[in-house]
Amino acid sequence: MSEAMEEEPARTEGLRERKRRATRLRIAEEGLRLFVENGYDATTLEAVAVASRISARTLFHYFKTKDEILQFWKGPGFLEALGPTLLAESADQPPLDAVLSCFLKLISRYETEKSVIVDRILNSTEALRTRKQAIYVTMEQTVFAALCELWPRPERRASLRIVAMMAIGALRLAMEAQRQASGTRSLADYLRDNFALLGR
Amino acid sequence: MSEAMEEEPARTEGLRERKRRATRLRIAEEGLRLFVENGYDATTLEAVAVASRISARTLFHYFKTKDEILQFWKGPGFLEALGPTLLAESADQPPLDAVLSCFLKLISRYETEKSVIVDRILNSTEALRTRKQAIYVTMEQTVFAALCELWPRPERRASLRIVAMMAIGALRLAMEAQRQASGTRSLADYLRDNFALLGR
DNA sequence: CGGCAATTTTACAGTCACTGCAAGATCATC
DNA sequence: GATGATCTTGCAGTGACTGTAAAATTGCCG
Repeated sequence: MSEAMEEEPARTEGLRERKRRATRLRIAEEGLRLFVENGYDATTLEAVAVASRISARTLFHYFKTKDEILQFWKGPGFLEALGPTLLAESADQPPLDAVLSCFLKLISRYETEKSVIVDRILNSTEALRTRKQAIYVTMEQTVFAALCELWPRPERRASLRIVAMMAIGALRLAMEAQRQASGTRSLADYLRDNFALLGR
Repeated sequence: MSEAMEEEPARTEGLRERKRRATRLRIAEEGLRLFVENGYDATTLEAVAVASRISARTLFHYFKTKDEILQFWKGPGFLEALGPTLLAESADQPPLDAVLSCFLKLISRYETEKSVIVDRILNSTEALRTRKQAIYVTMEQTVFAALCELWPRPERRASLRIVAMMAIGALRLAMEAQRQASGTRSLADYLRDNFALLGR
């Protein structure tokens, strides 16, 4: 059938792309499973590769570093949606209120079972805890950039930078508090409390 | 073997301790020098060991990790003095004012030439930038602990936790701003600005 | 001074994350 | 079904870091 019509360009990007995505998912799943079973440090990438039925060398074509396997699960839940969601907020409210509103819309994805599991691993090792801080920095920059778009007046920039810092800090402390209380109150409650305390 | 020349008969702290301290200092100095000359990543610990005239294995008895060599320079300037200095503040002022006052007393040590050099290295590599964030977390905990001693009423704890977060955040942003402006204003000015913005 | 125990230094071997390279396997397309 | 692009893999190597056990050094006592 030599129909010269290219109605589906996804067909050309088909099998290869799909296979690649499947392999990446398999690595992430097997990796997470082994991390949970044996611990993060005790799990070698060799073992993850074997469980994923690929060579060790190939694994590095899918994940550049070991902790990227964990970021596969952590990433899409929050970071990517942060900028767009915040930009959709109204500029008629105080910036802090906008960020709080945005956070409240997003944190539901963060309370899935898998997120809790990943979070436990993320807190099990110094190297990963440190890595987590880096993510907060990225989120802070994302929030700041979005705030600058919503309130473009340049004389507010310094103030917005502080707002971004306080907002992410409040989020971090809320998650920290909830972890320690282990589930007696919802993350949203802690968030609202912390944001209320920001302005004193 | 040469004669035993004991000009200073140290009682409990003998030759051993002094030699150990000298070796540690030598490693830190040679390490910093090589980091500046060739870059942090490009400098192997093997090279640092050779420059320090010790074996590679011995180096690990003095510094457990590569970045600990940098922390040798960073550490004593700020982190260790933070708790005691903050505890010396008066509890008659708002907590944020106390932290600001404490910071202003301490940051002078942070503007030495060596600190600037170390800071440049600390910002030259992703791994070290991440490491730096971990130090901020430690400082935040230190500030929080001191604040809890100054204002022990338990119902204020949540609020003090936020204060510690905001204070360290303001410090971090001040240093960030000064780095980017490369010295046109003093760190103290940025700090005062940021603390003024915290209360809005 | 000599001898002995405690400590320090070192060599050696090994683990693990990660990289570069080049050959083989697989896939898309004409 | 040949061809070029992409994917997979083995192999060798680097560099941070660890365990071990043998030397060298140091503290101390008689």
